[in-house]
Amino acid sequence: MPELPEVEVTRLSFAPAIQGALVIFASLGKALRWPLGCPVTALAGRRVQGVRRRGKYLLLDLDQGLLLLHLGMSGSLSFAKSPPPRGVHDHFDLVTSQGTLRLHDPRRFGAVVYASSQADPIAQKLLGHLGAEPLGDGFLLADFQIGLKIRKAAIKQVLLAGDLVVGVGNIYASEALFLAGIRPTLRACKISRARAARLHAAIREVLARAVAKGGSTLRDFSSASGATGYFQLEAMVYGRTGQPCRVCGTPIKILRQGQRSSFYCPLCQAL
DNA sequence: CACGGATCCTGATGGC
DNA sequence: TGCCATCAGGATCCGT
Repeated sequence: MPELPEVEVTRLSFAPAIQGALVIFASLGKALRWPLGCPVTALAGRRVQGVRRRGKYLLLDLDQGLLLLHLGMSGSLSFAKSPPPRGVHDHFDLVTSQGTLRLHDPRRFGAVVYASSQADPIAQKLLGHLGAEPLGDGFLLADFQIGLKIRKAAIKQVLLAGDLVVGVGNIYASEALFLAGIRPTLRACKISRARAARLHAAIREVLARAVAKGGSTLRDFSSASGATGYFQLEAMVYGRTGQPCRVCGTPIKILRQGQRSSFYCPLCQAL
């Protein structure tokens, strides 16, 4: 479900409300992708200092250690003063003095992992290889161009891999490639410097715009306060197989790359 | 060692 | 209505 925009919209929706809260207790439901990494009872008594984001991870800074939250494919967070009783797909509750943060995740590809610090091996394993933050100052065009030059995989796969630039998932990879006029199957190393520059700008543009629209709600995404997103309404290619391209009218095509669907306009995205 | 594919899990959807 | 196959916003791990 959640790519960078959905994760960032989620963060913005509860970070101010949970800031400074005292953890009263925490509880786990069914197993998520990885074990918590500490006794769940050890979280009680800690204070939440703030919420950051790295790629698609949310980092809950505690006065001692931090929690890494990942929403996987189907996860969402809610934050409420009086949450309803836990449902079958609610797998983590962090009950605090200011409200309960709850992870809802039917497919359980998501994760809640404790790390004693960002130098902790588990934090390094999950975050250490991540690429540049596309909306930050560190997403440098020169580095992006070099990164593309040395990768032979299809550009769509390179964007999804997350070791060059983070946060671009299946929706926004297709959307950014459309904006840049690049076919998803084109090998990264074959992209000219000029087109790489277009793609660099397109990634920033599409992600920033999606954040501004509250993310994309395809099936069930909502922020921690329950708000749904609207970006999907203005998708140029994602999920639009057979429908006319919004620019040239040519029917949008779909193809499979690495078990995922890619959408593109055969005319606007020449090669 | 870079790359492609299988894999974890549940729910929704469409064809027969 | 039921049954089966397919697909879904992610990312790690493993074999080549």
